[in-house]
Order: sequence, then structure tokens, then C-alpha cells
Amino acid sequence: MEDKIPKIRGGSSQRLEYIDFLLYWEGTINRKQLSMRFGVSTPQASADIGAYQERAPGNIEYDKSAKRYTATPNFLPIFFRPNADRFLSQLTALTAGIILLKDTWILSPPPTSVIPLPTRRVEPQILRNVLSAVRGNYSIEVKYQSMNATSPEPTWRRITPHAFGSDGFRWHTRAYCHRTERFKDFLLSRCFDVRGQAVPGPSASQDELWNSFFTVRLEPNPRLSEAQRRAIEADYDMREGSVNLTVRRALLYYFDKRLRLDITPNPELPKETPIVVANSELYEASLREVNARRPISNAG
Amino acid sequence: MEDKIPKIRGGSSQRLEYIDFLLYWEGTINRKQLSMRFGVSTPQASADIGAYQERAPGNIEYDKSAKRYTATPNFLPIFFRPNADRFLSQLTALTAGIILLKDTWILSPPPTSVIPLPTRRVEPQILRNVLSAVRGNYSIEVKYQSMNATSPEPTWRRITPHAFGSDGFRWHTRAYCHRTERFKDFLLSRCFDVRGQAVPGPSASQDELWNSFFTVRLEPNPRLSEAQRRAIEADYDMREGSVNLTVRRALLYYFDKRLRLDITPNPELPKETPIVVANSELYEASLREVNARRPISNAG
DNA sequence: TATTATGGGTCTAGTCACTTTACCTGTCAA
DNA sequence: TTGACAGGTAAAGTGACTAGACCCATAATA
Repeated sequence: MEDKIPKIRGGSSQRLEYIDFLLYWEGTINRKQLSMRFGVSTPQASADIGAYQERAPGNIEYDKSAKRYTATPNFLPIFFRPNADRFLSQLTALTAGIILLKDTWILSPPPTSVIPLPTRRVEPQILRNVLSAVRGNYSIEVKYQSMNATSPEPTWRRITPHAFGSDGFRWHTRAYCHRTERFKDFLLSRCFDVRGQAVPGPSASQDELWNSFFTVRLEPNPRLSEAQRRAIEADYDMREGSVNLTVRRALLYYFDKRLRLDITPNPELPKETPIVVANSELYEASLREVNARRPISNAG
Repeated sequence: MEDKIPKIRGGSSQRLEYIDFLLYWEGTINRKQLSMRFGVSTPQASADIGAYQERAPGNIEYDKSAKRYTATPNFLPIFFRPNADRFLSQLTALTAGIILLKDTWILSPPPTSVIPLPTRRVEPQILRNVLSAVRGNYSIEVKYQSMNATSPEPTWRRITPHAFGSDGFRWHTRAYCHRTERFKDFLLSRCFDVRGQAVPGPSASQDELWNSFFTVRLEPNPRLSEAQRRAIEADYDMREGSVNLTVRRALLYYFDKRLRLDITPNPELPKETPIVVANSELYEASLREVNARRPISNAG
């Protein structure tokens, strides 16, 4: 008999990838799971599993008792490249309620808990309008609740946004503020409305803090023991005892806070500040300069 | 003529959703973009756009000059529900290099910067094995670089993992440690290998700190001005001036650090600690208790 | 021990979602 | 003016799918 393997077309290749995904992360696969997710008939699901076996022989075997296909010990995915960070970031989004289980390929997420971050949901319409202004290079007015304003009510302000930034907590748009005539961060969660497209202000290339970078070198706190330093090196993927990170100077303030580098190390409790800056003199100087040019503290 | 709208089947509905997605976030759509992403022919792409127009009349118009379809001002997606947080979390994963552009529906991401977090990539094989132990309820040995160990080399330790947790920075597995006979957190980035399936230790239900919760009430720092408090309320989605967050007590230590609640507020600089705990007495007591029962500071 | 439910495998005929190929139209840039 | 490119459409063919049917094995139930 001729071993004629039909060409993969249509949704078939996606289903083969799904089979690999399930086998990798769940260990088993079912006809039903295939027909549930892709809406195909059971004969088709049978055919898909057959096609999978043909292409990846030895990867699966049928467990008559469990009535499921199971990945063999020497299973190796060939239609899908495993990515733990991707899986975990999906798990984060899932646990935080950002996406629904049916929108992922994960079937049975393990018991999971992520520390809750109480950030306000960004309105899609706001993001869409700011995004459009960035792409179209025009200015807009945003109804913004400023931190420094005298008014406790949001006020309309004209800005020319050119980028987006995240401090790992909240998203802001980097924009030229037409009122104060400088580049600033505007938190998306403080924008309540958008209106009035008009000519843009200075372009992104004028935004010095955004366009320049500082390279921070991090190392384990030297007061830690050898074993402790090893642990920290493992956590932060350090080679030769340190790791370099390049940060936009416009984000340096957030970076400092996020990594808790602003906290003066207590010599008695090195574990509370497990990482320290190796090039601290340059770092502190750069941070001082950046903060001097920032609106007093928080955006607005 | 009869207005016979054919039933949607196969990949067609996904492509209609994609059209809506692009129109919402990019504003325009092309035949080429459809055939590129889904590998369909141009006649099929034409047919899809035609089908879209039939179902969502008035949503798009053809821009002869740009040779593209453009969303009209009163465009309203009907095959897709806009979700800013989802878009932004994709943007995060994209910027951090966790996923590739071709694995998302985003075509032209805006200029974006996320503060870099120097966490080590988790090995998929490690996660897969731990996941399997959680699902299958058995114990495993992990080659773990502990923070407290005397040895600076990773050592083999038997654990029974039952859940996963994230401090917003790194992922750990919550597990019973057979050596110290208590439940602990084991950072995935410090696991270098997994071996030796065996009978499990105590089950998840025995893990008191994991199974109990504390509800933190957060409010803006009262030392802030009215306008500043309003801004903070907007950021954190507070109603009536405060927001409640329920946290697993096993994660309370991380929560405290993540929200910088451990930093003693400087009365002169309320902006540095924009949020404070409203039920602080209970909170501090709970935190003290949790920390007393935790291994000295960090996992291991 | 017989019965039922469930999951997998497979065969049939039929269909419609696609492809390929071809040709026509309009706009913009060289 | 010409070519490149984008959109629209028509015709013929194909194969990936469906519905419907039936068979087999296992495990749980009566």
C-alpha cells in the first residue's frame, strides 16, 4: 500500500497544534475536546487524531480504561513549541478575569492565585481614540483627572500622544501636554473622555526622556550569603553575578519603585532588599535628573 | 431578489471577527491582511468582506485613494467585543518578548515600552512536570536552589505541589515540603530539574494559609488633597472612597510588598504612599501572624 | 449476568467552503 | 502613458467536511 499522507489544509493544522498543546499541558486528548473547541464532527475528530498519529508516531497511546489518548513518556510535541511564560501569562489573565477560559486553549487550569491588583479597567473607547491619535499623529483633548490640579473634577486638556508605557501596574500614554508645554505621562485610567482632533504638537523625536536610555546593572545584595546570592542569581537570570537592564529614562522613576530600589537597604535584613544596583552612582544621578524634570511626582 | 444570507461555517466566523478586530483597533482592513493571516485566496477575502458588509451595513466604506476599507465614524463591532485590558496584556507580552507579533491579531503595535522585569524564563519541562504532579496528586523531587540552605548548590527536595501562585513578578508552586513538614512556596525559577514521582504528602485542604483569606480595605492617603484623592480613586476603581480586595493569606506577604504597603508613610510626602490600608489594625495583625508562620522571609 | 452509557473507529453519500484561473475596473506613481 | 496594485467577479473543480449509520470495547449500573 502507498503511504499517501494528505496535505494539511484549512483548520486541520490548527487542530493538530491543539492536540500537541493538550498533550503537553494536560497529558491527554479526546475526540470530544476536539469537536467541542472547533465544532467539527466526531468522524473528523477521529480523522484528526489519526492524522496526528501518522505524523507523530509513538507520541500517544489509547488508554482503554480512561477512554482517552495519553501522551507517552517519550512524547515530543512537533506542531507546537512549549512556552511556559506564555502559559503563565495566560493563566494570569485568566485568574485576573481579563480573558475567559473559552478564549484560551487551557482546558483545566490548575488551582491558581495571583495577588489582586486593584486597577481600574481601561475603557476600550478611550484606548481606541488615543491609539488612533498616536497612529494618525494628531492632538486630542482628554477629560483628565490630574493629580496636581486645583480642581477635584476632571478637566479637558489638549495632548499629542505618541506612545504607550506601563509601569507594570497601570498604563499611561506618553504625550505632549499643550497646556504646560512639555512631555508627560497620562494615565489611561484617569481619562474619562476624548474629543476634538486637531493639529499635533511637537513630535516624538523631541521627547528627550522617552528617547534616551539608562542601563542599570543589578546584582544580589553583597550582604547575602553565598547560597542566598545563588538563589537571587537564579531568579533574575544573572550571568557572572549581575544582569544589565536597559530602561527608558522616562520610565526610570517607575522602574526604581517597581524593583524597590528606592528603599534604603537595612544592613540587618539583606533579604528585604535582595537586589541592589551595581552602578549606583550613575544610577542615582540619572534618577535625580529624571525626577527633577518630571512633574513633581505622579503623572499629570 | 431574495436576500439569502448563507449560514456561517468553518473559518468564516473567525475571519469576520478578525475584520471587526482590525477595524476597531487599527481602523482599516484589507483583502491582503485577511489572506495573509488565514491563508485564504483573494476571491475568498473579497467574499468575506462582502459578507461582512452584508451583516454589518454602514460599518465600512472603501477608500479608493488608500485602497483600503475604513471604519466609518459610526462603526460598531458586532462580531467582537472590545477589551482594552486584553489588548494591553497582549501588548505587554509582545513588548516583553513572551509572544510574537504573528501569534497575535495586532498588526501594527504602537510605540510601547514596559519597564523591564529581569525574571528568569521558566523551563516548560519544569512547569509541565509540576503541573502534572498537581493534577495527578503525587509528590516529586525538585532540584531547588533554596534561599536558606547552607549549600550554595541546588539540592534535591521532595514536595507535594497543589497550586500555583504569582506575586506579580515571579511564579511559585504552593507545595507541602516533605523535609520541613510544612507548606511553602517554591519559586519555579529556582527549580532546575524534576524527578521521582511518589506518594503524596498532606493534601491542599490541610494548607491553612492557602485556604484562608483576608479582605484588605484600601483608601487614598488622607493627607492628599481632594483632587489628589479623586485621582487615586479613579486609578483604583474605588467607590465611596475605598476598595475591598480579598487576598489569600499565603499571598499576603507579597501583596504587602507589591502595593508598597510596608513603607511607612512620610507625612511630608503623601504622594509617595498614595494608598493606605483603612482596616490597618486587623491588617497588621494578620500580616504579623502570616509572617510568623512563614519560613523566615523568602521561599525555601 | 444482563443492560446501558460512553468513547473510539469507520463507511457511505452528499455538500459547500474553498481553490485556481481568468479577466475587468479604477487609482496612483513613475 | 504605462505598470503596479487593489478590488470585484465568474466558472469549474476539489476535498475537507457533515450527517447518519453501524460496530466494538470498557465500565458502571441494575
